[in-house]
Amino acid sequence: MTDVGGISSGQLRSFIDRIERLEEEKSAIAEQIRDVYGEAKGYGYDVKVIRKVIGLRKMEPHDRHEQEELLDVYMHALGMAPASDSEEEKAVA
Amino acid sequence: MTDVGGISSGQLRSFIDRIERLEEEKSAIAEQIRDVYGEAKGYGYDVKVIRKVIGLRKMEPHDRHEQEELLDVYMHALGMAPASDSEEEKAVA
Amino acid sequence: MTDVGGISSGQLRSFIDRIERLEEEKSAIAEQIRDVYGEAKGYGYDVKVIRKVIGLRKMEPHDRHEQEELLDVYMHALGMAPASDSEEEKAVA
Amino acid sequence: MTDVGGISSGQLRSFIDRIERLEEEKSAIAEQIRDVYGEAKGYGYDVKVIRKVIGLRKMEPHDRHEQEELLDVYMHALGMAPASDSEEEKAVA
DNA sequence: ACACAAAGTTCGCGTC
DNA sequence: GACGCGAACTTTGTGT
Repeated sequence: MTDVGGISSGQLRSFIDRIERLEEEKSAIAEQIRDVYGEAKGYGYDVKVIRKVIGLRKMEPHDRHEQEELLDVYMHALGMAPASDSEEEKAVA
Repeated sequence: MTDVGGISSGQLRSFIDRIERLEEEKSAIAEQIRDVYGEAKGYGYDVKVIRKVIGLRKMEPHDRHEQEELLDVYMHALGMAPASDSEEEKAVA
Repeated sequence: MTDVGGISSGQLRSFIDRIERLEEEKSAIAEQIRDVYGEAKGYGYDVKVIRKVIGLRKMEPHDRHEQEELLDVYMHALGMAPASDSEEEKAVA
Repeated sequence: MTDVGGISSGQLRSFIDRIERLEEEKSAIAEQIRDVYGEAKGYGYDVKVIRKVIGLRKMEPHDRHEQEELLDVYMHALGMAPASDSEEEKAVA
């Protein structure tokens, strides 16, 4: 019932409700994630580094490698040492 | 036990596992949201408009609050204390 | 000339220099803004309120536009074409 | 003149004008930066990598090294290969 | 491939 | 002086 201009307003409302419900769940999960990071921080862990680790685990090895290579190319082109300028000062083009 | 580099690798792994688990759940929810949008689209609804409606529903309470604050802001700008003059007795010409 | 790894190192360096130069200018402006706020604070003004006023002045035109869109949105939701019924004749129940 | 409740509205307006003027300048600079990135992109450069290079140049070498070391520690603790698993499979602790 | 929108990250601020 | 909060900016993903 209550169709307006060819659209079932009830159906539309249903879709909107479902989406809003799911958005709430998503927010709740996000909050839990923040809590875990906070807990880890409380134990002395470096949150930023943990994020980095997780990001690396999520990334495809191929893509990661590609980005790093391109970065090296640019760094070389600028005459800058590679990202990790700790123990690789052996080869310069 | 099994400490590496001064940290408990088991504890670190636990944190990371928990986060990754939650991230998966979050992604699953996000996917469900996308599915609902897709379903609505299948019924002929305009997804963009639905997003807009949801966005507006989320913002309306906020905007109303903004309006209330606006009143206070201008009260302040005029040097008149708001209804609750708690901690702003610092303005001087 | 001076190509390294297939790219013109001179051109790349030029882009980076330009960006870094602009970033410095941007930071300088940001610092000036902070200084003005500090000066206002020194005269007894409530910085938070000034920020709020500026934010509101920036948002007001936007909000008016939002209101207009809102009308269209609800028109859509009701299945009524907006003033300009250009490309939305796809909604079906 | 036109003081209201102990505040010079003229002075307040002056502060606001100055800030808004500076904000405009800042936005203009930001736009120019975007333009340069766009131009570089048009020449085939990878914008994301350029951003990374600039970020690295901005970062203190000491801090960068520290972050990388900690990352390695965590990676080791998890039994994962170091970030750049390309040509350093020579030293393992 | 672009543009918009959402998320994450960082910086400045007030607080304890 | 450190911590947490809040806003601003940057970045990533998604939809067109």
